[in-house]
Amino acid sequence: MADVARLAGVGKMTVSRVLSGSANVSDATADRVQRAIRLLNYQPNELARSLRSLHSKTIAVIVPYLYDSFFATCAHAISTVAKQHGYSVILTTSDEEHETEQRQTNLMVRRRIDGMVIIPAPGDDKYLRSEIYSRVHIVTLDRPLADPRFDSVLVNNSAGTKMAVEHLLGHGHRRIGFLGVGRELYTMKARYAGYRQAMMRAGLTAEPYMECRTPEKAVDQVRAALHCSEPLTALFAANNLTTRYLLHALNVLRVEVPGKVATAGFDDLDVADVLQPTLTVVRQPVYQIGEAAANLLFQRIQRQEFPSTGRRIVLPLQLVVRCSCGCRESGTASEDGKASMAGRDSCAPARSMR
Amino acid sequence: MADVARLAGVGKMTVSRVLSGSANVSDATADRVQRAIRLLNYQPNELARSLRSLHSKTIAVIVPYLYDSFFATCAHAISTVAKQHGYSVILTTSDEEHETEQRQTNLMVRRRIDGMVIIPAPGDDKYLRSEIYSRVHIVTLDRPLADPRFDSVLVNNSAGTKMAVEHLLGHGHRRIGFLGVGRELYTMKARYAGYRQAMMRAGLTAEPYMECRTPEKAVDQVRAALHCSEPLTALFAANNLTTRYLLHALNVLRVEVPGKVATAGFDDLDVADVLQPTLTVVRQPVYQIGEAAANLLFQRIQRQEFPSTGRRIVLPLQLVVRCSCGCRESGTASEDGKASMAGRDSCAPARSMR
DNA sequence: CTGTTAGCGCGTTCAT
DNA sequence: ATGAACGCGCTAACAG
Repeated sequence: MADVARLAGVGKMTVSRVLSGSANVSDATADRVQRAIRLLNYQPNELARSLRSLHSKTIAVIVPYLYDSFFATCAHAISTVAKQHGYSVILTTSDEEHETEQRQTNLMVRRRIDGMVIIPAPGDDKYLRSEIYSRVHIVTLDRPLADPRFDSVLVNNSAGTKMAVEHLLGHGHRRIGFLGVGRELYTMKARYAGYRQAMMRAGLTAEPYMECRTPEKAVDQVRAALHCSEPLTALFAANNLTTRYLLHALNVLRVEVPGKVATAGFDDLDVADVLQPTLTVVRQPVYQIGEAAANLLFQRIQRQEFPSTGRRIVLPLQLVVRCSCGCRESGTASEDGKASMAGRDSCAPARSMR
Repeated sequence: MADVARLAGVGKMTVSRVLSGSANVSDATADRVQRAIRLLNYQPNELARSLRSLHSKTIAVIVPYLYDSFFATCAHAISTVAKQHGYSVILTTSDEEHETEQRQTNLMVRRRIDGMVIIPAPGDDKYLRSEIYSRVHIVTLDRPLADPRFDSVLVNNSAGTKMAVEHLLGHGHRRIGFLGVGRELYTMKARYAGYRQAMMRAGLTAEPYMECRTPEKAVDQVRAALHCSEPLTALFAANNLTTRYLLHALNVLRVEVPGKVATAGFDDLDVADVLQPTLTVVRQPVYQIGEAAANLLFQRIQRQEFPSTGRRIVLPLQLVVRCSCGCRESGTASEDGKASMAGRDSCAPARSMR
């Protein structure tokens, strides 16, 4: 910057003024400065700006994994909103490990980020009570924090699951299983709770949680559930990963769907409508969840709000009824959305992104 | 930091020394400093450190989209390697727009990132010749740059496609179509070239490029290709997106696979082995591609190398023969990998991640 | 072993 | 309308 000032024959301050366009600078000198900037390929140092201004125009995003399409789509949405606000995103993955999350949030604070969007890994979040975080805007996604100060964007996991399980019950199923992965996860607990409620309300006993951390585990679980004296007749998969494992297991075991067992699941797959049979699922508005979280964050940043009670946004779910539940014989990829908790939506896989 | 120094009764410099562990500090004073740090919850300002040290311990990652599993997995790999090196990642999406990419790379330079991993959007990359970028380490992924100074990690797209098309030819198909999305993309061009080569080598004429930007376009293309005097008997889909669109189209049109048409595609889907029929695909080592790119970048950063000719790593592809090509009757999800250009790999969807 | 001085690049404050 | 001085928080270089 000093070079630019020298070349333009002005003081550094004038250069700064030209860049920010703030104060009054005569057109003549402004031109000279602009030319000097071009000539020297001058690039303002954002690090120095941030140091001076005490805000970095950067937010942090922490998600468990990036190869899960749910998390990736959320991250994409947040990134898009951030770009619109002229902010950069520092993205890290926690790998679902509390330790890593803690270490990374700490690093982000030291980098003086203006705010954070987190999908919290399971574990005690009391570390966020440290005054270190008292000046950082935090919004969570998909899972809430115990600390009520922070905003969060969620869906009604138990109601969504209940809706799907009740649909299976409507088909006459009485022995319905629940496949999940990672009981410690908030979403898994909430969805299992919804499943239990639906079963109990129907006067039935809920089956024990079927833990399916790997494709192999899923095969074992499904085999055991079907090759017994009182086999299950329907299965609910608690998220996209579980759904894939379930499909794998049913394929390996050559189980006919929905003939032998009916299925439904949480999370839509982008190929759900071309599978045989097409999958009945509870669909989350994935992109909108990320978008809403980012919007909440930027509201807090702009207004510099640090409320003692954060906002909580609950977005609607949609039951997409296809064929795996037993509703129809063979599925085509055409229009097949049906009951929904709110709103309507296209079924085309590419459209659901935005 | 001044507060810490005051509380510990020492100078700021001593605090700095304790933090970096560099010079000699007596245990007694070091203890006092440590205690003061804890007491005040002191968090070093990385912005100031970066400003001073001229390196930010941050790299930029620019990908087209995050909701494409290929890009997301690459990003995850890079992020993981960066974490191991104690680096942070600023991630942005270009949305496949050259303008956006340019603007973002520029912003990253102003943020004084130490290096960049880019999946370049189509467009002229001569802007990178500006001396602005002469001190930034750059590695590309999936697609090369015209500028030879930068490292890149690629796969042999044409050879991989040739391998798959030749497999279809081996099944006796003579009229094979090629479905792609975005002809301007490097990978699409290379894969179409491989397809043409395979066809020409077999003494056949290559079909025109079937552009499938949307599911609807794919339906139109496939319909036209099958409902004509000389219908195609096999189709090759150029990437994961195209594959999904193709599946959609075949489903809508109720085309039997591989009976009516056989198919193969570039990119493995994580549900490819549970689809009916299971999909024959050319699989990329996605995670390894991202990992390799990150490793290249950190090598350059550590050695401060700015070679006039960058390194180029080409990773092996694997033809995973399943059933959509016509190889077997009905597919199970068990072991079904087969021919490969190099190495072997498990077929389990979860495993292929790492 | 420890403190002082200086400067990384910028923007705010005050003076001209 | 423009410039000079100061400080954001930190560390390299030199004192002592």
